[in-house]
Amino acid sequence: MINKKIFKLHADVCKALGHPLRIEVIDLLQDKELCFSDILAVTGGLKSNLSQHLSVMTKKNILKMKREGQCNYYSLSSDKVAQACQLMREVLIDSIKNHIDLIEKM
Amino acid sequence: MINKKIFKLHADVCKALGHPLRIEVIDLLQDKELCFSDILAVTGGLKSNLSQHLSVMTKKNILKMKREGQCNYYSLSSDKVAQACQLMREVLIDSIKNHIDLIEKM
DNA sequence: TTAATAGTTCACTAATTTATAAACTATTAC
DNA sequence: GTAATAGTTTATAAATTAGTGAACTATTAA
Repeated sequence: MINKKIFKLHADVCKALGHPLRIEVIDLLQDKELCFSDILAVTGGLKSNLSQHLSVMTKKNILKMKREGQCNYYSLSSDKVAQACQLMREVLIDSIKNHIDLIEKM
Repeated sequence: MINKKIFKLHADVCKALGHPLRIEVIDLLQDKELCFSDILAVTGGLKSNLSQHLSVMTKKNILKMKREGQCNYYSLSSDKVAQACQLMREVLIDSIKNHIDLIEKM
């Protein structure tokens, strides 16, 4: 089935959003581009780990990267990424609200 | 850090989109609700597998479920899910377009 | 009350993803 | 050329996720 291949590709792009560090990076890059070490300074952790996560997102077209001198600048590939991320955050918030409602009705 | 916990929750919701079968189900439920066996009839595979994937999405508030008689009806928890999914599909399409452009410039 | 339908849960194995640390590459400065 | 900076790549071990089939639960029908 041709569709199954599209679902796989689509899922792979979505999967690239599904890690706390990657969400943190997308959050950071909402409105600006930053170089690797600026991102690392905010997120903390090992540079090798961050580099791998940035690589995953860049390969899936979530981020784009531009080399300038010795620095690698990362930014969102498009505003669609920020919008999708925001929508998913709202799904989370709605979920938390539902839980609160349930508790309040006890 | 409090933010790190939010990023984890946010990533968990996004992660629930990151599987081909789950994308296929979201696609199916864009504009209608369907019961488990209707979904299974379209996606194929084992019922136990589908049930587990539906459970993951329902727990993360991607889907909602309603039991009616002997049937369990599934639908998207909100239109935000469909919108986010559509945006991510556009990110995929843009990525494919970029690859095509690269090849054409060879 | 027995059987059929509709699905969920569980136990297990296989596959994938993640974190870590060391080694490596490329650019700039001395 | 040598060292420093900025990051990437690779190898490996640990953790998580996915697929399978059997067992289980709940509702309806005969």
